[in-house]
Amino acid sequence: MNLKELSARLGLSQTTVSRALNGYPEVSEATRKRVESAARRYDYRPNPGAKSLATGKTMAIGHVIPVSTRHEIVNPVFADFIAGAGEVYARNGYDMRLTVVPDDDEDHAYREIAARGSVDGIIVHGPRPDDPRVKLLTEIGLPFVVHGRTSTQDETINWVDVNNRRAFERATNFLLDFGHRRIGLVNGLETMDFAMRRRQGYCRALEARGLALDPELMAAEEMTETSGYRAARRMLAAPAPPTAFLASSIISAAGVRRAITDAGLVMGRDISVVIHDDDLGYMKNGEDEPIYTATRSSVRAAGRLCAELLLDIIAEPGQNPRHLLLDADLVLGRSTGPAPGGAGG
Amino acid sequence: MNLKELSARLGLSQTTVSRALNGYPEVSEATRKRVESAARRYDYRPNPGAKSLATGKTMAIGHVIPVSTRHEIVNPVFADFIAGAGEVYARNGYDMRLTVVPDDDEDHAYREIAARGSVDGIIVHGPRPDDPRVKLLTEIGLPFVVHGRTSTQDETINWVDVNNRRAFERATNFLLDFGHRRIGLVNGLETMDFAMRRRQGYCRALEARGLALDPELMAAEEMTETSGYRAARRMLAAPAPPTAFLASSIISAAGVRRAITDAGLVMGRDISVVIHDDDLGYMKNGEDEPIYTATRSSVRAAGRLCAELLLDIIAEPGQNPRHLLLDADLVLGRSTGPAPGGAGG
DNA sequence: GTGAAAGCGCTAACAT
DNA sequence: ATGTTAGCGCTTTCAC
Repeated sequence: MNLKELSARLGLSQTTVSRALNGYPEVSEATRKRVESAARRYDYRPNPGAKSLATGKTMAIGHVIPVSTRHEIVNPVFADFIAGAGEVYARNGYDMRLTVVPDDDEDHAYREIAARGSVDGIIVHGPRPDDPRVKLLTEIGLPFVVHGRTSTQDETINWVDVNNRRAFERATNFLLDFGHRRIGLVNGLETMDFAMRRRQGYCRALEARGLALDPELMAAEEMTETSGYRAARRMLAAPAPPTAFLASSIISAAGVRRAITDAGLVMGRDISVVIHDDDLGYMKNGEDEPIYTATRSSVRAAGRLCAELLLDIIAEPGQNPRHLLLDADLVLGRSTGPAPGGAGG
Repeated sequence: MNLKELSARLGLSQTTVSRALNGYPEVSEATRKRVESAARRYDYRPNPGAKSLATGKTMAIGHVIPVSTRHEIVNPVFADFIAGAGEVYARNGYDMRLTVVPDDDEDHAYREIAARGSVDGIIVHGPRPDDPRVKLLTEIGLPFVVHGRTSTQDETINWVDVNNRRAFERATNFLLDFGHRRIGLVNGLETMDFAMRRRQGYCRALEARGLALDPELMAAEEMTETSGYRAARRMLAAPAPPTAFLASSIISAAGVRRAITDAGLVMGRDISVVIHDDDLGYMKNGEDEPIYTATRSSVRAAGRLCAELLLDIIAEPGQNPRHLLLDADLVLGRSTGPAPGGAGG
């Protein structure tokens, strides 16, 4: 069923029907009611292609998901983020388009998307310090919101981020308060902005207490089980092993746990672990549940916020850049306890 | 840059340029070369809306992601599946459109998508036994491939699935071979087809050895950390606790591990755990890595296969339904070992 | 081998 | 308050 047919059935012009359906004021209420009910009855939906051709708006938002060329790993928090954003799009009649690109030719992907003009805006995932995509998108003039920050260009662009530095500073402080002095940081690649900030938070907490930074206790690798395992194992095998771990992702944490088990240690008794669930900085338990891995609801919230911000920008362009810095919850589970007696190097 | 401008610059008609770009044979090679190079130079991309309007094809595939209304949880394997499918789409000039829907009005979402006609085909995720969506899509006539099976309508539709039953039968057999007699199954909701098959495999293995099925050792709940924790804790607290666990997902396994740690047990020494990473039936370690949680590369492969099958169906409709039953790898890690001496109930 | 013209389904001036 | 008309950018007869 298309406009032509529908309007023929109603004995009206396409124009009137279109206006009635799109909420234009010059249509009489009676006609509008009649049109709306007919549209419902015939299950009429405007053809999106035709609509976008006529209006110049596509009513679609693009998400570019970089996929590692070296590992078969996709950051699982994308799923939650997407869920949050998708909710907002659905509510506002927008479509979500996903483009999966090998992480070595993202640039090309963005150009492609922009040239095709199949979206009204873009969400940028996983920004790196001084990210070239920002320049590219600004040049092109395509509205965008960055999920995370780029360190250097943040004044001029729209972004939503979590206070990663503070989150890790607080987490480190908690462990320090418990008496831990050797805390192993199992971080993601510090070419990623969020990972860099996390290390800064960790270091700042240690430095504030006059503790030396031990490079042996700081790993920065891909957030995979294997990397987490290797890093934790290496640290545990050292002459002065850590009494606590601060893991930067739920995935590498799996490796950390395995290394701990391999070493014959019991978490929460011999050693503490705080897991940061995702790149949004939440460390949260279900309050009444002694589960120490984090919920990921926060990522979903971030997805929603990014999407809302972007739609707002599209609706009202030319505003000043807006920034949302979310504060991360930090709820420790049972696996974080006092430092083992006598241990701690 | 659009067709009109491009053809004007070339001094050719839109027709010729369009033909040249779309590989029609009646264009002279000289012209084609000239057109192609100009298109490249001016970074020309056909407007997808206009193209779809003219051809009736949208060059887009829809994925509907059901999101739990009760839990803030999105199955993280979606990310990997999407990555695999996205690869295929990119290679073939297709777009991927995601629709996130609360899991209580999926039906409506499918109708909506079909009516709007904004996709050429659909991938159905998370099928349930006797899934109504199959009937719906068949009626509508929209090509689709199901990731998983529906138990009852599988003869007539296209699907890609993993042999879940066999995977769990084998996993159970491995544990039985190690001497385990009480194996706790922490399964997902058995209203999902894959979960149902998994239990069947588990039961079949036990029955083949004449072992009684103990309902206390079979949990079937949402695949969340909390559920996994509760189930494992309950089983461990029982008079005759399990000596091994078979967990149906990486998420609920996190809860299982926590329960084990809480009980003062050490995995791989006091108790064995086999984790099934996703709804594709792979239980695999990196061969040289003693990490016992699974890689998820398999899901990505399934995403690729689903997408390829769907594009094939779209290109050549009216074929007989095709079914891909992938065989799951099963590689045990160190956490699965002999039953603890004297234990085993 | 190339071009002119119609039309895909819709919106938006411009009438009336 | 409703209708007429042109046009969004492309493909596709049909003519030459």
